[in-house]
Amino acid sequence: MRSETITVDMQQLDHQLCFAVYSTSLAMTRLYKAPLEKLKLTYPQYIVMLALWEQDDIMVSTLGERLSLDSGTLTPLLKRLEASDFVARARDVTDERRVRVTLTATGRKLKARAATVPGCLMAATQCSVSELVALTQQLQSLRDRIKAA
Amino acid sequence: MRSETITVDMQQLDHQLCFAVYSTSLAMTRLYKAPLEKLKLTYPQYIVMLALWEQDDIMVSTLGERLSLDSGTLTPLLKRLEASDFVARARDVTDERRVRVTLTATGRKLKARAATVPGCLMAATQCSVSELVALTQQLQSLRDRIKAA
DNA sequence: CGCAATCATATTGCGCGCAATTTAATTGCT
DNA sequence: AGCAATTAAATTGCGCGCAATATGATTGCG
Repeated sequence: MRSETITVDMQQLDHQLCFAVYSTSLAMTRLYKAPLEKLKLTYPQYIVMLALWEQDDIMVSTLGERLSLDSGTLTPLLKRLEASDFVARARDVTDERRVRVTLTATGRKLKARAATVPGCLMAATQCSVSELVALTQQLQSLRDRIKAA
Repeated sequence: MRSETITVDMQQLDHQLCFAVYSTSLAMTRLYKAPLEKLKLTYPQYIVMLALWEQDDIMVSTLGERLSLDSGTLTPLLKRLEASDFVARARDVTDERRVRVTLTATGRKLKARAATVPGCLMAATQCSVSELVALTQQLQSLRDRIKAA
């Protein structure tokens, strides 16, 4: 029956796409582990630092919106970044509910030291820049459509 | 300076690709959460069940190679699947170090009930099958090249 | 003003991922 | 056969993600 064939193919495709996204994410975390250890960062901490290097001095909730992460994830992670002296956390004076996250001098300097990290992906994969750009755009598109749903 | 420009662009691209993979993976986990809860499965458990529906009665280490997961992850996850009566775990008679994982009748029946799950991705994203196939292939290629490195 | 509702963050609990270690079985070498 | 080396799985400890809840500050409304 025709509809049955489609259902089976969908399950097979789903299997492959789910696993492709899942396993690629884990593989990237593993690939970055060694270079990030030299910077004393975990992969999620690196993601947070990348966001902060783009914009500093933002509320926890703003950071959470940008990264789609909640306070249950961010609060302990930011406390560890604070313990490593990469960020400072301070209650907003005008609204004590808010916590503003700012880079420390050490945290700002880390950006330069992290400049060599992206090279390991290019070196490991032998991908061209254009391939990586194309893949990035497709993933962003998929993610944004999932989020909009 | 030319090399400086390239370095900055690499860091920017890395930021975007790292975050694209990372956030897409989390977004897919969230998208599947509700439909999988009806089946009493977490997303990683669903990934394991998809693998077992393809091939049953395999060693924990074989499953681990297929999914790139180690016993520290799989052992407790499989115990939970066993507690839910989806799989059985039994020491291999010929080599007591090994544990063979087999689907139970309940676990096999679950495949049919899970047939509707993939539809939520298509529905949510409005992606065409060909788009999803193309993305899957690119991710598999990236992942395999990372693993080979 | 008083006070319920809302808001921002923090805390708790659970299930991954994974490094490091442990336990137990098997293999290989003499 | 005896025993070190290897192998497979389990265990321990830590850092996420996230749901559910708690805490404390602010807003809004009568």
